Amino acid sequence: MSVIEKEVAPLCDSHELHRDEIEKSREGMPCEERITSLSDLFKVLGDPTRLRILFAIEGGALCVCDVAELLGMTKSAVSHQLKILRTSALVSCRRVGKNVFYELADAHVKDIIDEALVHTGCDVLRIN
Amino acid sequence: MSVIEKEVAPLCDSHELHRDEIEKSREGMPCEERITSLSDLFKVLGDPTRLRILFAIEGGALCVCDVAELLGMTKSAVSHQLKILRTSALVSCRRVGKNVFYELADAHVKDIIDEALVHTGCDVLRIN
DNA sequence: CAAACAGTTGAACAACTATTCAACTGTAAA
DNA sequence: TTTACAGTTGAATAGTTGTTCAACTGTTTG
Repeated sequence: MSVIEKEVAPLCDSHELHRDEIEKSREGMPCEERITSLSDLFKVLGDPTRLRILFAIEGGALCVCDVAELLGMTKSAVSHQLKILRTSALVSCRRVGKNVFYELADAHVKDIIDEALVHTGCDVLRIN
Repeated sequence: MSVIEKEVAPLCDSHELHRDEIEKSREGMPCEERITSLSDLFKVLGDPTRLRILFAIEGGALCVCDVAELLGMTKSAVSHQLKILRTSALVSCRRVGKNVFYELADAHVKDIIDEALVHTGCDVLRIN
């Protein structure tokens, strides 16, 4: 069915036996672009500081200053991480006077985190 | 309600106005241990190679050799990443003769990835 | 306009990490 | 037992990344 003619020497002697499984798996693989997008998203979530920020604004919008105080960080460090979260469309922001308030971009962000929380051995009920 | 008496100088002049929001947010924060576990999990998922491996074995168990050929990588590189996936309880393995077959640890792993895939702008239907 | 505050940004440094390479263990066949 | 294959492991290197520091923009107030 596949047009691909494999010329590469099999790395594994059992290759002939596994040929079908490999081919089936190959066809099910997402494209590189999708894998890159996905790993980029997980990479952004894979930092404790950024997760703290997301949890901090989960209950409602906060300005950079307040997040910085809440987490005991400098405004600069928080701002750098917020930019990454903004680029990944995980948070949105709006300026009110001198302050810039950040909040979760949409409810779906919480869904991703909650889904992962189950795997880390805790319930959907957040017991801290 | 909270026992914590803040002695820290507010970083932000609007602090008095935001005091309640900050306190409410602080109470909703998960503990450090939970945040660390969560970011560790996302960190493991935040690498394209490890995601490729997970997708490769999503349809069924494959040995290290086959994964290496499928992804065009050395057995060593694949083995290193598989060890990380094993430590994070994302995959399980069993030896059959000379081969070691790896598969997703449980169906929940796929749930986490699918939940994130929605955010990257694709449907649950995997169209590659 | 000037001063003060909120926030952003770029460069630099330190810490981390993925791959490579070589040597190693374990299993099966000769 | 010897040989060959499948897989693992540790050290080393190159690339990435989070925080700090200093300088900057934008907004409000005096």
